[in-house]
Amino acid sequence: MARPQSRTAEARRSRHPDGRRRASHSMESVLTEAVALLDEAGAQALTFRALAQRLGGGVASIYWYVASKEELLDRATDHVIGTVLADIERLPALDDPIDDLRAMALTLFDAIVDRPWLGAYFMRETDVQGNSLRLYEKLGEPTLRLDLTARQRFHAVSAVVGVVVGSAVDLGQEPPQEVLDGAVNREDFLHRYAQAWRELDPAEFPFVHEIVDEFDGHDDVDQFRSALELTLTGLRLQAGTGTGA
Amino acid sequence: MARPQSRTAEARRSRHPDGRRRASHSMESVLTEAVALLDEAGAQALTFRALAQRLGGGVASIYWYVASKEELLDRATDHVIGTVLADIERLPALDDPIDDLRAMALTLFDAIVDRPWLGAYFMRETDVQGNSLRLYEKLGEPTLRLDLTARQRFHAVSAVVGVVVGSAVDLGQEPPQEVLDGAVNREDFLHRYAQAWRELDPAEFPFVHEIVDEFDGHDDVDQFRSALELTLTGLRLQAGTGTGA
DNA sequence: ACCTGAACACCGTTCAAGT
DNA sequence: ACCTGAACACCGTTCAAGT
Repeated sequence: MARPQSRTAEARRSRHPDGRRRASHSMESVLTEAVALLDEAGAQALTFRALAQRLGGGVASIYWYVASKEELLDRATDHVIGTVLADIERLPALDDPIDDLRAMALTLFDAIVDRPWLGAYFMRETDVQGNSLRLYEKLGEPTLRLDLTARQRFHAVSAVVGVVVGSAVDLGQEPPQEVLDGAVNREDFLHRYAQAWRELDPAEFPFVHEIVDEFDGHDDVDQFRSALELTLTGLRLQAGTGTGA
Repeated sequence: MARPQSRTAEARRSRHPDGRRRASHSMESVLTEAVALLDEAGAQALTFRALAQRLGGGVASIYWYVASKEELLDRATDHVIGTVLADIERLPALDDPIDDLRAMALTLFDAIVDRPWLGAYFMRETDVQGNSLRLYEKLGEPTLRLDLTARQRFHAVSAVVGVVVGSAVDLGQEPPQEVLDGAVNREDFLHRYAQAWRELDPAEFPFVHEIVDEFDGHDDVDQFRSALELTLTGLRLQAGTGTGA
């Protein structure tokens, strides 16, 4: 269970008498390169072979740092959640706890917009040691200043996390290959869907027709903010607090 | 693109002069068995080889029905969304559109509780032909009776779907092996986490301490209902409707 | 029209051996 | 303590061939 935590060196190579080279890694470099792979090409690109190549070594050496791919993903996720946590801790404290909650949720959502693969993995493990638990704590603290029962606080934070995850999963969907290739941009892609929807029978799909213009070219952040606002409004009402600060 | 849709037969075998047997499938049986595999052992158990074995044939024959594993998953998902859709259409119409929305969301959530793997896949493709789009339409129709703008309606349905997905993803997390094995039940599992949390420094983790008793032994459905209620309350306020019917 | 066996390229994981 | 090459079992997918 004991694993190295504090090697700061980047991947490097050491010469040996016989002229052969041996790669040398560190937990840091393994996770950094894993995240880079994830960022560049998504979850399916994170392969032990691809990672080993980036690190300039053999596949098997990665197993000295992690016991399985699952652990690799958990650690990589925890690694970036650490930076999100730092961003959240840097947020200025506001008078209204609900404003704090909103700012934190937005910070988290922004991180997932930058790294869509995060949506699928974060909150997978609320390990006792992990940054996820610390993040959960931070998200919960504002609710301590609201007039709620412990159960309501528990549910409130679950709800906020749920809104983030629910919107994030949407982002995490691999866009179709043509969008990744750059052959078609997101806007055109949405537009093509919208066009297909417009051709549906209006009597059978009244709602789809009602919102098709909104769907066409919509912004994911707007969508998230609206969903978050509904939850926060509900929460404010539950806490019996006025609308002002 | 044209694929068989209407073979009703179960998997069966036909004798041939030379005494060898040839398996015979149908789109129906392929999807039914795929869903059975998913239900019995989760997403990772759905393998072309496992599916072929269940169907009593070779791996390659599945490719006559679907072009890829992705298509298999999409079709399997659409298949069960069809049953959810039927459940939702069977729901009695209520006076209050928000009550309708709640009932629909709960029906959807219940389906995911029964089939945790659904959480990860549904709403992956809102194909023009698919049941997902029909489901989306149904979820949206109550909002047409609320005093909202088209954009607010679009966002409202996204929010409700988000709440479902957000809670569902939580359910979809593979429980640790020991829980699946039945060696440890869910309650004990939660309890162990709770115990670890109780040992954290209360000054550093005040929120975690506040809610640990609620977390310990909590019910996922309660959690979902609360999250949904916050969103619906926000929506009701937005629509300017009173609390009554 | 539909099914089959065998092959291919790729994956996570293990291990005995090296340094 | 840490890295390596080679092997293993398994996966999705293809294809030429059968019926």
